[in-house]
Amino acid sequence: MKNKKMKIARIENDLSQEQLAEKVGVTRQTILMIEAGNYNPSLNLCIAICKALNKTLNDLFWEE
Amino acid sequence: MKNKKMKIARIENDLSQEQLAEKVGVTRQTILMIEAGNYNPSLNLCIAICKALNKTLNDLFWEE
DNA sequence: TCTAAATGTCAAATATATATTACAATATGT
DNA sequence: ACATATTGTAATATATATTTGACATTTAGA
Repeated sequence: MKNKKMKIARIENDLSQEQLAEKVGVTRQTILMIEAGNYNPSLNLCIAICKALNKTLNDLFWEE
Repeated sequence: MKNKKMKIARIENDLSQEQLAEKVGVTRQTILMIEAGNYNPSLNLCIAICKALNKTLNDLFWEE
């Protein structure tokens, strides 16, 4: 399933996928696929994304 | 750094590394290395571990 | 002390996350 | 309508998570 929370948080921070990718140290495709879903990122990457977007793991990656 | 929170949660749930591994669908070594640290598990695995231990991502994998 | 369960360490093989590159599609402003 | 930024799609290559198996060490109970 798509990760809408992450996309929203990214837009809240006024970042394009490419800008977020650069900030986090990965490629744009990696960010793209995480937002698109059907992807299984590593914990370290999730944490880096959270910090770049001023969120926590639960905010962006925890369901229910 | 070691993941002490996960080890404690596992013991609280009266599970050996092997039992947790089986419950989560991975090998004992994977659990062992996550607890030992210097490891970068996938998000899906982290979520599965959290659910098996009745915790959230922030509980077990978020620092600060 | 003895035994078994649980934990730890190591090397090699396999599966999969991530990078790379290029191009298509959609949005946004002029 | 045009130009540009942004997002999406796809194929292949590389890095690394996870498996497998075998053995060493520690722990706890009888």
